[in-house]
Amino acid sequence: MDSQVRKYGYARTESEDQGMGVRKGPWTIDEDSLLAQYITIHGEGHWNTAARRAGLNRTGKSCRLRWLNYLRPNVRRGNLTLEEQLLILQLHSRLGNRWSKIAQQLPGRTDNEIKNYWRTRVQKQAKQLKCDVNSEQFRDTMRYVWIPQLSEKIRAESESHMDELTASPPSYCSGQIDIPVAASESGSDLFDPNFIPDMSVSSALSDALDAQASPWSDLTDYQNPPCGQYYSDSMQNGSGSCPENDSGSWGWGWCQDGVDMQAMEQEGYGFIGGGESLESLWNEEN
DNA sequence: AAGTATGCCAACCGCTGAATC
DNA sequence: TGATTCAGCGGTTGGCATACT
Repeated sequence: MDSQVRKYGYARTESEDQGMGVRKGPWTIDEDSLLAQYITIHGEGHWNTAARRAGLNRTGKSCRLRWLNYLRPNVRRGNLTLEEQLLILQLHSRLGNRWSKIAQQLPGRTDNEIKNYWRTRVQKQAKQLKCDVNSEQFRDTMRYVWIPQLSEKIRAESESHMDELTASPPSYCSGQIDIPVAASESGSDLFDPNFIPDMSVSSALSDALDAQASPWSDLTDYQNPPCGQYYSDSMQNGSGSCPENDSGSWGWGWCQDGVDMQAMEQEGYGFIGGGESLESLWNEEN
């Protein structure tokens, strides 16, 4: 029995498939084959036509989704790498829930996959912190804890590879994802202790975010401040540069209200300087 | 070992904007 | 110019797998 049919616990009969409305549910191997064959010959697009002519009793939408998320060549499956996770966090901070835009920067990854990752992993973190995923608190946590931690993990990974005398290139050099040039050319650039996830380092990102001032390079002053004082001073006197959200819908939003880091720390979030509880939380997730 | 909770992911649904008639 | 169709996107759901009690 087809595994996907088994997964959903039902299989339509022939009569259901014929003339009883379009078929829904998991795709069978035969359907996959029909769709793949058709698209190989005729190319993508015209999904309703493709569905009919390929002999599939499916909607065009269903065919398109199946192709994009599963059948399309170069679809990457399996766990997201640290680099990909970092990229998702960065991109989401800029783009919000525009999954397709985010997916464009992660070759082989689908918007659905990224969306699922965000909902299952990232939103879970927000839930455990008892804060809304769109809240200032959560965004700051992500920015000040998780992104730096991910960067650090990547740096550590890179160093371990270096220790192996570069017998094999780091994963981010050999992988398919679009890795920042600076990272592949010089780990020290990317993995500087004060490293700020820099949107500008990726040509792909630059393309996507063109004509926008890169807010990431402006974050240096706020990244892991040596103490909360500098941060709060900057925010209070407005001297700190203020990243703009391109869409205006949402971003970090910190330039509007600032962040009461001391209060957050007192409330137990304690992520200034590491935040062990959060670190362990993140580690559990990864 | 059995029951329950949670994670994960594939797929569907509904909305929106663009293209076409 | 309005109606219709289509493609694409984001949100949501359903069900299996696994972990936990």
